[in-house]
Amino acid sequence: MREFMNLTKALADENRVRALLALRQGELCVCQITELFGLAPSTISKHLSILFQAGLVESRKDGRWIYYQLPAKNAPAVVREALEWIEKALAGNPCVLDDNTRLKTILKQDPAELCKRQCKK
Amino acid sequence: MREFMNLTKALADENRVRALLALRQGELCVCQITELFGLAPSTISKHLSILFQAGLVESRKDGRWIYYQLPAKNAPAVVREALEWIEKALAGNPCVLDDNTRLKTILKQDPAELCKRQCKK
DNA sequence: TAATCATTTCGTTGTATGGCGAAATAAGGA
DNA sequence: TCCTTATTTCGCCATACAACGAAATGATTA
Repeated sequence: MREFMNLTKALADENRVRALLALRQGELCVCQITELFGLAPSTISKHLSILFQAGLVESRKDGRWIYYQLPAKNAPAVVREALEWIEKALAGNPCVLDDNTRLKTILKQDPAELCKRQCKK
Repeated sequence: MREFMNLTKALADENRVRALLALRQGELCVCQITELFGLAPSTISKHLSILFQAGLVESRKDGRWIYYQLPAKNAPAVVREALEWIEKALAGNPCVLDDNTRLKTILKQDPAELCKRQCKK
């Protein structure tokens, strides 16, 4: 039960749901998501940590960067179904479509440049 | 998006999730759920109101009693899928099974008697 | 009509949570 | 080694929310 409530609580924040949907485009590092949402890096880090605890994202370390991605196909059924649920419910949502468009622009930029700008703020 | 977040926020409380699973046994009045969870009637009422706002339960008034039940088959797909999700995830959960057992005992009692006891507390 | 009673609404309280910035951590690069 | 930098952790503040009891509401019964 505890574990399931971790899932529902993780899904109970709009920014976290948007992050999950953004990750459909592939793995993203913290600074890319930070850029997408315009929040502080520490805030994004916390959100990703909550998603991670719930099993809704996986992470991969590459040098200084940490990339987050949606869980693999062999993830628990509860998790897969949660992701299918939000995908189905929000795929056509204006806010999500807008995120997608902005994300495409962000992905065109050099991640290193992006991170440097974040830190200077 | 707002509407979807109403759903996820409604599911982000353990008592509300347990209430939804209890309602699989059929419609229940507020005092029956109050008895099941051992919380104040006003608390249960608030929880049910949140589930109702999210579209996760329907209600029916019968005299002084208000009965809550799971939504009809023609409910929106998002809602149906949410209910299928928690059902699948928690059907065998010890806490949920225990709720079910206790609920059976409660259902054997006269609702009027039950409510009277609630009010005396 | 008055009294009873199921439920909701309201006001309060304690706790949980989202947000930030500063400091800590970890990994390259000069 | 020292400096930069990507991310996390920590401490703080403001807001959100669950829980309660008391009062209000709406409906039946005496």
